[in-house]
Amino acid sequence: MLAAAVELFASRGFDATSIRDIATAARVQPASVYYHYPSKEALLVAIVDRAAAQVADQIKAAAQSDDPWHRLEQACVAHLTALLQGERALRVLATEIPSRRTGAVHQALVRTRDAYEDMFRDLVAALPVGPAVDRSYLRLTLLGAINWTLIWYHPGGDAPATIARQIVTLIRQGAEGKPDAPDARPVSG
Amino acid sequence: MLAAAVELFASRGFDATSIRDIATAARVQPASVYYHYPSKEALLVAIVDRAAAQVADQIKAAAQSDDPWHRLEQACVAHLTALLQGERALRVLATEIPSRRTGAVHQALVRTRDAYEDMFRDLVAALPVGPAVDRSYLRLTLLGAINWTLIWYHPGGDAPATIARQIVTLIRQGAEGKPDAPDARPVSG
Amino acid sequence: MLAAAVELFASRGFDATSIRDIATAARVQPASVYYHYPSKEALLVAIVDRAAAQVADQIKAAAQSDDPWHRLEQACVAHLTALLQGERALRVLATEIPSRRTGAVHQALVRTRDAYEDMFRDLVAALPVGPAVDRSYLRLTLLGAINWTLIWYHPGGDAPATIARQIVTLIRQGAEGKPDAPDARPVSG
Amino acid sequence: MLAAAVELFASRGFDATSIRDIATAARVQPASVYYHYPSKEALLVAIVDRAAAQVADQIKAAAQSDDPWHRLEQACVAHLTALLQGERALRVLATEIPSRRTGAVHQALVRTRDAYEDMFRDLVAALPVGPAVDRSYLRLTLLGAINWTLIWYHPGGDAPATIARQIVTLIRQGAEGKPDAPDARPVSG
DNA sequence: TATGAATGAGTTTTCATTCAT
DNA sequence: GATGAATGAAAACTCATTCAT
Repeated sequence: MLAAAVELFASRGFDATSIRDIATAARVQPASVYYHYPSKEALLVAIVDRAAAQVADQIKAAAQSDDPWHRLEQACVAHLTALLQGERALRVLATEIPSRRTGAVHQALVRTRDAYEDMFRDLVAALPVGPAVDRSYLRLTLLGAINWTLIWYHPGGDAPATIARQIVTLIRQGAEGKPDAPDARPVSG
Repeated sequence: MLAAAVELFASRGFDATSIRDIATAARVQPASVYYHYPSKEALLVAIVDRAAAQVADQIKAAAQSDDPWHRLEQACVAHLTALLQGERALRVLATEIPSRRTGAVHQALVRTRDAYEDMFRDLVAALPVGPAVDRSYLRLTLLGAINWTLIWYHPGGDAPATIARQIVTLIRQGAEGKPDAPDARPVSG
Repeated sequence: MLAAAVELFASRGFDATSIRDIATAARVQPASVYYHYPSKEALLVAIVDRAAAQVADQIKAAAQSDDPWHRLEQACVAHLTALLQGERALRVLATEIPSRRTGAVHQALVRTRDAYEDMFRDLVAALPVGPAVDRSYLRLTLLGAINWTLIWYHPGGDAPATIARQIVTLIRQGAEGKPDAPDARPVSG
Repeated sequence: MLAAAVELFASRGFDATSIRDIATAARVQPASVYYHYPSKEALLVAIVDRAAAQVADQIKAAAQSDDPWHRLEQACVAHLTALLQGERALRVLATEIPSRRTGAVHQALVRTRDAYEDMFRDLVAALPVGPAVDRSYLRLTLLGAINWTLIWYHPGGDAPATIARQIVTLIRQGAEGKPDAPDARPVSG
């Protein structure tokens, strides 16, 4: 039943999914949903919290390199792969973050977003960056670029891992390129 | 009445705003809304189309520099200023773009997003970039970073113009910094 | 404008036609309809009354034969021709008669139906019929058969005049035929 | 609840009956209606289909005579009795047939009307009729006369069975009467 | 004559939720 | 654990009608 909810929330969005839809997909009656979850929002919170834990675990498991830039790249690769190809719950989480919620859902989303931010804050803090670089903007630009992939990604194109590496490399080296490092681009191999 | 709708769509979102809300805010009866717009979606389309024209005009008016990077920066400054401080309709446009719509609204949103994309495609095409840089990722990273500001921006912090310049500079020069780049970064000064 | 209303009432029915529909078809604004007619029902009454007068005139003009059966046939031919091919207002009248109305419309429809009935009552009263024949049932059967044509008539089939003659002949002679008059059927020549 | 709907549709007509009316009559909330039937039209279809089955069953059960004319009379007696005195659902069916509907309702009504027509087509086909008699007109005249009773029948008058016999006899023998037909007409006795 | 704008009462329908069984 | 039935609140939308201009 949770799986049905995840799938529907991921494909149609929370608002556009009714309890009836979920019940139908799970082949139970709408009333049965309420035996397991006290409300529709609680169902979303359960999904979101679960996805949040996954984000943390997967990213922490992936980001093990000693090189800070490489570690960030590993994290982004893991995250984008999960977001675009893996568990649909992650997609629910990411798409509901921009929505304006209240109450328990809001708290759960904020909690999750904070976990996100903290993780990236740490990863960014470890980076050796130029003296004039504001790490906040670096983090926010990276998060924006990554989350925006949900809008334009389609299965036929580049793999999520490729996309992640491209974004990290761009933000690391800049679009102008470095005259003294013409072939520094293929970072991880 | 359109103003009331813009304000409500901008602050609560389209789905969370009822015709009653709009009518109440405009101090008319719900039925009166339908004299001017045949449906709630048509109202959104009207707002979105209007906002789209504004985006185009304001950005084209602003981006006049001969230097491609400066021109991109001018465009981003103009856009972010309008988005975060100016006309609320632009915020409606930006927040409804990720939503899953159908029919006329979908078409209007796609049309608008395409105009967006084309504008940035042109601006990015004119940039002198390193040989290994993929302009598509450059454009998408920039758009992602810019649109993400809607999530984290709050009036007390840096001005939209500052944010725009930071993002463009970061993407231009990269986070590692360029030892030989003298004064291209007007960040903390 | 009346013409537009007639056409719409005839093709969609009174209930399914809105003032807006009529106004659009007449290329005026809905409010303009109310300059000419105080209400939608008044518009229907105007149409129905007009159609009623036409029924009477056309039928009386047509039914001039000295032979009572021939006179009835002439009346039915005139009526069915007008109903199925001629003025659309007659169709409005006929289709709205079975509907359940109240107030002015009800009265107008009753008035019209009575005129109908009286006319046929007179025509039937003049017929030489068998001793056991109830003239009421004769009249009601005839009216039923005639009005029912609206349900099944379609332009490609027999002409209204043919239909009228067939019905009258059937009711006159019966389906069993008369053993002593095998070729009496083509009544009017 | 179905009973309430039948009664209201029968007395006021489908269009003039709102879901609220039905809910009130059934002493439930309007939303409760939608638990049992997905739409107002579906409710009508349910009623109409049920009535259609009744028509068929009752008429087939009644029309068992070996004599074709007697069989037709039995069928008409059964039908008119049900229509004018019995189950109100039959009245709903008969009164909605002339209305212009679309979609599922239209199909259900057409299906029903076809069943009607087929039944009478068979009954009429078995009749021994005069050589010049068109059986189509015979059938349509009969159906018209029968359905028209809904317009003029009122409980105080002749019984439905009497009406049915009168109509069939009239159509069988014609109004002119047959001097040699001994006792086939049980009208006034 | 005509209309632009508005409106009050109404429509069908949806939905999250409840509760006795 | 599950559900059949119900419900209160709200949704978008329609419509005949009004009225100042």
